Amino acid sequence: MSVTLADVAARAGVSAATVSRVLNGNYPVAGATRTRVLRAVEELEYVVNGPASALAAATSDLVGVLVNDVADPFFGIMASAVQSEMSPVPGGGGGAGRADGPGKLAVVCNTGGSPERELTYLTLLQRQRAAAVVLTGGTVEDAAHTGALAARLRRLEAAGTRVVLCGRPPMDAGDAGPHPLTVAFDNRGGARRLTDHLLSLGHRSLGYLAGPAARTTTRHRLEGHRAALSAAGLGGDAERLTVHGAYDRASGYDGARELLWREPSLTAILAANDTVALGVCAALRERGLRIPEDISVTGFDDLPFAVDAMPALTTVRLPLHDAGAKAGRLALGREEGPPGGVTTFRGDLMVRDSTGAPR
Amino acid sequence: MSVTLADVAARAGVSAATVSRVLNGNYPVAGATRTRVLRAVEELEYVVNGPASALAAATSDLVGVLVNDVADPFFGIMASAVQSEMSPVPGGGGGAGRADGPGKLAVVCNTGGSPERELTYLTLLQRQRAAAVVLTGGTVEDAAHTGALAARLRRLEAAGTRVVLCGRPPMDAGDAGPHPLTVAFDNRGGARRLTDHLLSLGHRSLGYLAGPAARTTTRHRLEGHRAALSAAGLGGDAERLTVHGAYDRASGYDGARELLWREPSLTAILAANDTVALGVCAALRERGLRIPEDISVTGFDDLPFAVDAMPALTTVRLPLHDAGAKAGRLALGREEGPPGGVTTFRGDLMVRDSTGAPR
DNA sequence: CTCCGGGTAGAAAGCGCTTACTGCTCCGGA
DNA sequence: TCCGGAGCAGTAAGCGCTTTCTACCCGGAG
Repeated sequence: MSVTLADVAARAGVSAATVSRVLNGNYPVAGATRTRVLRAVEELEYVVNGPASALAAATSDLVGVLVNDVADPFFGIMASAVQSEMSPVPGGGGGAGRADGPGKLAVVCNTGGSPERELTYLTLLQRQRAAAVVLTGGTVEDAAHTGALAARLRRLEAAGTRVVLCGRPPMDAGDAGPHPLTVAFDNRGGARRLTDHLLSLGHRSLGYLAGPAARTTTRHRLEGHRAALSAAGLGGDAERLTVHGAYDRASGYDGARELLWREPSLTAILAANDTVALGVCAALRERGLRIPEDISVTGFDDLPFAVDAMPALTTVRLPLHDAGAKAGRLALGREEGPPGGVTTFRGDLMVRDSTGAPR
Repeated sequence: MSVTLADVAARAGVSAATVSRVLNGNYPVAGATRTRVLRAVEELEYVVNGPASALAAATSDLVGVLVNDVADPFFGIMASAVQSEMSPVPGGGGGAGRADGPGKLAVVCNTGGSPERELTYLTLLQRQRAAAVVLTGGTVEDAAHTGALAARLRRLEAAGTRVVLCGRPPMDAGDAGPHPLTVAFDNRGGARRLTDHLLSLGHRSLGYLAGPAARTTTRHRLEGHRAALSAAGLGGDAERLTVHGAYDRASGYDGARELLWREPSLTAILAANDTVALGVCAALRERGLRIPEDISVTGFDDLPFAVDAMPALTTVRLPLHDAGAKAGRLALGREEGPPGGVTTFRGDLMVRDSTGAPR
């Protein structure tokens, strides 16, 4: 059937142990022997049996990346960045045969934002004895789920899997302070800067299209927004001018209509993210409102298409790629987190054409 | 350290074999025993050791999905669709304990469009003894690579891994006709319809912004375009009015400038895909050209943002989700391909606001 | 000339699970 | 009453690899 270590050993005239050692490069093997083995591997087109070696060595080279939605560039970009860190260091140090193997296999798993699927994948990864797991994006704020998740993560770590949180707030769930390996975004600060920008332009009647309630990302952005509003003495109406929806275009479209229905005199609408903002723009255009002359619109994340929207979206740029890469390095243990454990990336305000002074 | 089958067996007062059978549900086990085992599993929080079972059973529940770029929604959508088919059939037939386990683990691997990385991932998947592999998107047309790829795929199949091609032309590389499990897009036909649309609008001077040369997708779309042109007796200038670039926004921007430099009287520009079209629009706007009054623009794929571009993009809709889902089912062997082996999805013309009659 | 130790290679014991194959118990039919 | 065969559960032989421990070979020191 399939070529095994033993076949290679036979062909090279050595023992299986020697072949294994050549392949893993962690034990001295004489040059001539090594060459012979390598040739046999070549000739037989031998490919290691991953499960077998994972079983014997009690480790695997799988790294799981959990995302809420692979089809969303927000996650796609982070996943891609994580993955870009998985190959063995290019210029490698020692110069030994094959420094670090072909690298880890980063696999991205699509949870669809569902806590159950998240747990399911974590189990699947645990049973694969994954080397590390990166959880990206915000999470549902639900006691039951948070508990189950924390428990599962604890078990994963107990089993030697490195767990890193990326773009998700540290979970100080219960016991020992924040999770040690966390890369977070300053959603609160970004949202606050965005609202402040609108306020400084003279807006006084702002609508907010929030993401799904009970998600950390949603809450943090909303808090930043409300903080800015309160500081300007505009907190009173906040509740009424907030509409929750999903992080997608349709929610933006529907939400904008709802907001305008509640308050026709709105001069600005802040969307939960860029995708939502696109929906908002569509609804506004349909209603014959000009952006930003009649009404300003903002996004969040600064996904690649934000600059191409019409008009180009004022938004908050999140360093998605950098965060993902950092998470990847943490996952590989190639880099340590700061003393506190949490690396926070700031979101910078990108002022473009979708915001202007109110009429 | 970690809980094993034997621990569960001991706790339930049965043999390891029985526990295994309960967990896999492929052998009769008395109700009472089953319950006892399940309880023990619960109490011990037992999680199967994937590598061990993969080794023993010579199969694993990993399904690899290779994509050129996770950060690109084109691939994200397909990957997401493939993944959506991986869970065990919801309403399941037999009703046995746990029909099909927690489903397969679809893992997406980012090749970045590089043939080497593609091969590397294939090796990684082969060593994990993946149950199936789905290759998405076009591929490089290079004899050396095609050969290496075909060889590797053949070996994967020999090892029992099911290989399916999605959005990639069937590879009749050499021996036995087209690859049996293929889901393809009619890129040629879509491109032809797009060009015909422009032609029927009265355009006679069309620029084409192609993707990277030597990629199947690029070639097919270009062929469709040229075919329409030739049929209209406009083939002569085609070569000069074609510019190659990457499948990204920057290429669209640069390409549009180049095209306009070569031929200022262009009345339409066809972009290789929607993302490229966005770049084209940006360049055009910058130049003060109105779309579609001064010049028409078209995309390809109909990604979600196409409808939100300004103006909304005329493009060809590719049923990305359906194709991915189909590929997923083929990968699981849950569905058979048609007799010929290749399922082709047609691309429908979506006429929107970015095209109009020339001045 | 013997002895010792560094440098290599081999033997063999598992890693945790699956799965023939074997064995037991209990039933109905002869 | 005895026998055959369901129906379940246990035994044990690996799956292909890693790794500890042991064995060997050789050069140089005593």
